[in-house]
Amino acid sequence: MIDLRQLRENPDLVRASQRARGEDVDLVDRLLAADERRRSSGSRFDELRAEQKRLGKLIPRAEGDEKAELLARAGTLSADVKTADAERDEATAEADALLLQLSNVVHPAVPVGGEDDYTVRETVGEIRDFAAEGITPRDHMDLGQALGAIDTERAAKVSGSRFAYLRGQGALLELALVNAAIAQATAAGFVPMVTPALVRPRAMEGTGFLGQAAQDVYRLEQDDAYLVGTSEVPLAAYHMDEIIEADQLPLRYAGLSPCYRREAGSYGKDTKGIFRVHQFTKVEMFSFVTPEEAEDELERLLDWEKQWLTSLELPFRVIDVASGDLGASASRKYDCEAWFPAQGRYRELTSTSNCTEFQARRLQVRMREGGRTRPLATLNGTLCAVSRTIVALLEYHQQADGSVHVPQVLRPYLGGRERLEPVAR
RNA sequence: GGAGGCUUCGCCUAGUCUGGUCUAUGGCGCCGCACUGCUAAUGCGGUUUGGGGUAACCCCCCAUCCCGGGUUCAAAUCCCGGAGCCUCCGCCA
Repeated sequence: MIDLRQLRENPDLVRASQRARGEDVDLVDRLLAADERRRSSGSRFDELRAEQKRLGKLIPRAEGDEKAELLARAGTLSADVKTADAERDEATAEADALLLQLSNVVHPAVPVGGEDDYTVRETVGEIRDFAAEGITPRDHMDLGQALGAIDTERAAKVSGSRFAYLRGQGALLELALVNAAIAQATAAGFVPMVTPALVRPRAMEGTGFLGQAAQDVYRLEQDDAYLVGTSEVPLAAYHMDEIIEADQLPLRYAGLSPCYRREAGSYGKDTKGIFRVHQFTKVEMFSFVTPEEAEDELERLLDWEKQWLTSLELPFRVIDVASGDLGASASRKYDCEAWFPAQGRYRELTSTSNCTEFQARRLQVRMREGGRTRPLATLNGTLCAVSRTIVALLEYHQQADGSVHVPQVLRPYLGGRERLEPVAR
């Protein structure tokens, strides 16, 4: 959510941001108009109400004719107060509704454009020369089936498309990734959290997932609740309606939860295997910081993601996501894209966003500093989206003999094994 | 699923039956000042949040007693609806 005062002072900034996102610019003017109506009817209400209050003190003490006269005046005043109150409520409701539709202001350095207009920030690690090793990269389903690790056929029978059973080494690999990710985050000072995966509408609305992203969210009609697509939602809402002392910041949490995504609008995309699924496990980093610290925190979250991917021995690149592909809450977003040899390209494995004060305003998470309260900034970053990371590991670390190399960092959580081996079927 | 209870300005709490003097009581915590040979004790003062007025401060105005609606000149208080939390019973990993 944008701050109305800032919007009044600099509406052009917000207009430019809407334009960069390819979103409604006119919204800004409708919002300003509604806000103006809210302010004028509000001050009229304040004046009438003050007068009504004065009368309220006089009436109990008055007698006879004087009292009757006061009551008559109070009667007409009461009607006027109700009118002004209704006008103010109506204007406020409209302003609030419009405000919720407005996306975060885009950081000026963000490349303008759509999904393909990102800029590459850096490339990390050398890509293995599979050809030189005499390997034609097999895809993760091929490998996963040979390892007895992934079963999507039976998952389709039981749950439908885009679901998977992880079994045997696959199930162990999932647990190893979760453990290793939580270990890294904890060592970095994050508070590990296992979060609810089911949330009330306010948490979903407050994190900005009920805008354009709404079609991708599972809604439980009967319970007026949503399945979260990321633990960013319960983590952001964790401090909802709270005021945090400035000296408590930064607050950093590492959330572990299942993630549910309808993947509407991605028909025909990544249909093979477990690259894109309706349910997966994820370890997510989440930070509450002062607005002044937000940009530096984004760099830190990116560094932790790079550390993680490096420890998994995966080559990757970092992209600065373009304005049209940011999502409602982010002002800036970096994706880490790992190399998927079977696809022959880089694909997103982690993503970190600076949401500035957008979510904090909607969820009313504030900080107190020097006796004043103001919104703080929230940021999130993937540490490990497990299913897709499994895809990356299987594909990138496959060996000529069909086994898969296990990175050092995961071995303690896999009973020390150095390879995943094909199983007899 | 059934029954009952609760929700007041950080936490606890008075007030609700009997509407106005509630500008919401008191305690704890916290902040400031005073005092004492010392970070303790004591005393005094301050301490909800949001919006608006103001360049900003001081200050002033309005709202805010879980939320919404109603009754009334007037609602923390009365009426209706809703939410949340708790306890017990039932069921359950």
